[in-house]
Amino acid sequence: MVQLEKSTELKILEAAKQEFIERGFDGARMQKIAERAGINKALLHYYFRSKENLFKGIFREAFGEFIPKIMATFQSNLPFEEKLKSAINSYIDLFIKNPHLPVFVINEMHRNPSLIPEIILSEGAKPEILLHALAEELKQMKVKHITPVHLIVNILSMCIFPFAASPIITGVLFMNDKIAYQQFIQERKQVVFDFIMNSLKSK
Amino acid sequence: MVQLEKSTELKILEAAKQEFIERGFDGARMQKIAERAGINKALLHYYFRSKENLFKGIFREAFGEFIPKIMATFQSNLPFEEKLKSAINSYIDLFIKNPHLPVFVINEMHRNPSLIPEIILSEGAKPEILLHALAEELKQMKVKHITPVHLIVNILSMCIFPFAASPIITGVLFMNDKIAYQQFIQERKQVVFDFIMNSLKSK
DNA sequence: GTCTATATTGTGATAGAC
DNA sequence: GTCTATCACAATATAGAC
Repeated sequence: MVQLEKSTELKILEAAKQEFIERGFDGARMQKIAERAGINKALLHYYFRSKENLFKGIFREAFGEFIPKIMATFQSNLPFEEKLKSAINSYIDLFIKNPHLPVFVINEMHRNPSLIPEIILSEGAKPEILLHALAEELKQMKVKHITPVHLIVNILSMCIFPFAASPIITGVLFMNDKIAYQQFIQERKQVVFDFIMNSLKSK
Repeated sequence: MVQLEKSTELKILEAAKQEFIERGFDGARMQKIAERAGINKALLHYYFRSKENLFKGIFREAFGEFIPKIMATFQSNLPFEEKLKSAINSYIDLFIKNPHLPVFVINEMHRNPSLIPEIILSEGAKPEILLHALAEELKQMKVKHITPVHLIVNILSMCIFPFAASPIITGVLFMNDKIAYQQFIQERKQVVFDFIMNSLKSK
């Protein structure tokens, strides 16, 4: 028996994901989710009891995309430069495909900060391992003027912020030229990599 | 005649600013604003006709804090390193005083992107002047591996993102130790400055 | 499982007394 | 100017037929 149509539950989850990520929890509307899924409101409540309920899984999934990426990359045996390049590329590609993701995650993590540690644990992430591995790398490279924590935050900052602040960048720096913004984003992969490597090599 | 109590209008504006910045437009409640101001809902509508109306001035004021800072700094005659240090310090100090500001601005600029260019203009900011001045600086320093736009975005990223993502940083990297996060933020001023200068000096 | 119709609640906004 | 009481509407949630 071949499943030709997506199950209703799956259709709802996909529609909800789009709506929540685009508008945030407060801005999302159950009516819109129903429309996007091609069903009606009542059915949403049949599958998931409440809006809050429907939301939780979505956030977990969206946020979960951030964690394994960076863990996997930095635990491999590649040389540091390759790890860095790979991490930057996969983050930026992820956000090119999902431009609203950064704002969504930033926003909702403030609405419900206690969710974060819970998700981290359930994703099996081990930040202390990551930090330790990075400390070893820096030691070998004889880099002494930055700590692993600050370095990670710098990497994430330069990858994520340009998407979170896209309206300012497009509107102010590129005078609403969206093509210029797209090109700018493409350049970021190389620019961020070079900027970080230059900083680490210096002194 | 000495004004002992704040005017009602001022009390409302302060209360609204807090509520909007903490919860965003969709999450803010007129009832809560009234409570914070020590008055009732009806009076809000007497002074400001609508929620949208009350919001606009707040956003303009909050966002306006970003623009003049960076413009003023980079148009001075100080050497580049001093300008950079001054810009970084004043941004980070601003966010230490107003930790919710970055999330608020990021969030609302997506809810209403057309507001941004409007405010930029009314603040009298001239991005092209800033970019041109920065291009001159980089030329004199013989820096060729980064453009002014990417450099500005890098600076803003590393100053703003650590506040926007504070729950992740506190929860994941510091295992909910808020004192450790505070200290981390204090370190950022020096770390970001060094990181950027190192990158520019390299090669 | 899926629908229409309706209940319930929350919230921005207004009327009118003082 | 400030209040209480109420409206109007939107949005979540439920009842019940099919």
